[in-house]
Amino acid sequence: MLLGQYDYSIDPKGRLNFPAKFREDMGDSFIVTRWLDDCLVAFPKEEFQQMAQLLMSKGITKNRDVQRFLFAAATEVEPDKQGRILLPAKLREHAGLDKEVTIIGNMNHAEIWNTQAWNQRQDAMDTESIAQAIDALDF
Amino acid sequence: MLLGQYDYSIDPKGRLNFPAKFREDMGDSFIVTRWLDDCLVAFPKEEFQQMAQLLMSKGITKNRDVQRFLFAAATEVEPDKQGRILLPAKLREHAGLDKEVTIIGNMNHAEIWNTQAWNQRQDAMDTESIAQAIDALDF
DNA sequence: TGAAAACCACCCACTTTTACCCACATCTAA
DNA sequence: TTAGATGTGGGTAAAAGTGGGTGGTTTTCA
Repeated sequence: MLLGQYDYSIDPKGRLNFPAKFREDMGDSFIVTRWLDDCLVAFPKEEFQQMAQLLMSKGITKNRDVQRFLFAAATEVEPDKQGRILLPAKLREHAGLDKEVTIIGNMNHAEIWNTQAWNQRQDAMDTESIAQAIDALDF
Repeated sequence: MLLGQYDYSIDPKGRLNFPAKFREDMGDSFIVTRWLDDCLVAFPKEEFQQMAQLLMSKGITKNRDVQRFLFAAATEVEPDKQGRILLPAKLREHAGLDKEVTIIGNMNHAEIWNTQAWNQRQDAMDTESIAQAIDALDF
C-alpha cells in the first residue's frame, strides 16, 4: 500500500530521490510514464505489464493513440544505491518538473508532481464534491 | 518491453541511429515495414514471422492488399557497430523521413516517425478520450 | 566495354550522457 | 548517545550518439 506525500528536489544531474517507504512495494525496477492532469505515474513492473497486456489484447491497431500515450512516454527506472531515479527529459517536461517535486502514494501506484502544481491542485479541491463521492460509495 | 521516445537525426549518409535500449529486444536483425498513420514499424524477426504466418494462414488469396502493404515494403535491417540502420528510400518516403526522426517503443514493436508528424499527433491527442480508454480496460 | 560515380560495409575518433561508486550531513529509533 | 537508515553532492569510467575516412562492389553512362 503506497501512502503519503514526500517532497524532494531534483539535483543538478537530474536525479530524483524516490521515497524509501515505497521501494519495497515498487520492486527493484519500476515503470514511470505520463499520466492525466500533467503528472507522472509510477507502476510496479507487474502492474504495468498487466495493464499493457489488457491494452494489447484489444488488438495491436486498436487504441493506437492510447498505446502511444502510455508506452512512448514510459521508461523503466532502477533506483541507484542511494534510491534515486533518473527521468528522461521528455517526462520531466511533461510534468513540469524542474526543481521541487512531490511524490504521493496512491495505493497501487505513485504519482510524481511538480510541487507547486500539486499544492495548487490541493488548494483547488472542492471538499463538498469529495464528500458526495465518498457517500456514493455506500461505505 | 520496448518503451520510451528517442529523437535522432538521419546523417548525411542516410544512417539512422536505433535506440540502444531496444537492441536486446529487437535482436541482431529485425524487420522494418510500412505502418498505419504514416509511420514505419520495426518488429523483431520472430514477431514479424508470427504475424506473417497468421496472415497467410487465412489463405493466400485472402487479405491480398494487406499482404502487399506489409510485405512489399518490408526490409530486414542489421544495425552497424554503432547501432545505426539504413532504410530504403521507399520506406523513408512513406514516413516522410528526411532529417529529424523519432523512434518510440510500443511494447512488442517500435514505431519510426518523422519528428514533426509525431509531435503533431501528440498535440492532437485528447486526454479525456485517453482517460476513458484506460478506464475501459477495467484495470 | 571501361571509367567515373554512387553506394555500402567496416573502421576509427570524438563528444555527450549515463551508470556506478564513494563521501558526508541529517534524521530516526533503540 | 549511537548505530543504521535516509537524503544530497560529486568524481570517474563506461556507454551512447554523432561524424567522418577507406576500400571494395555495384551502377551509370559515354
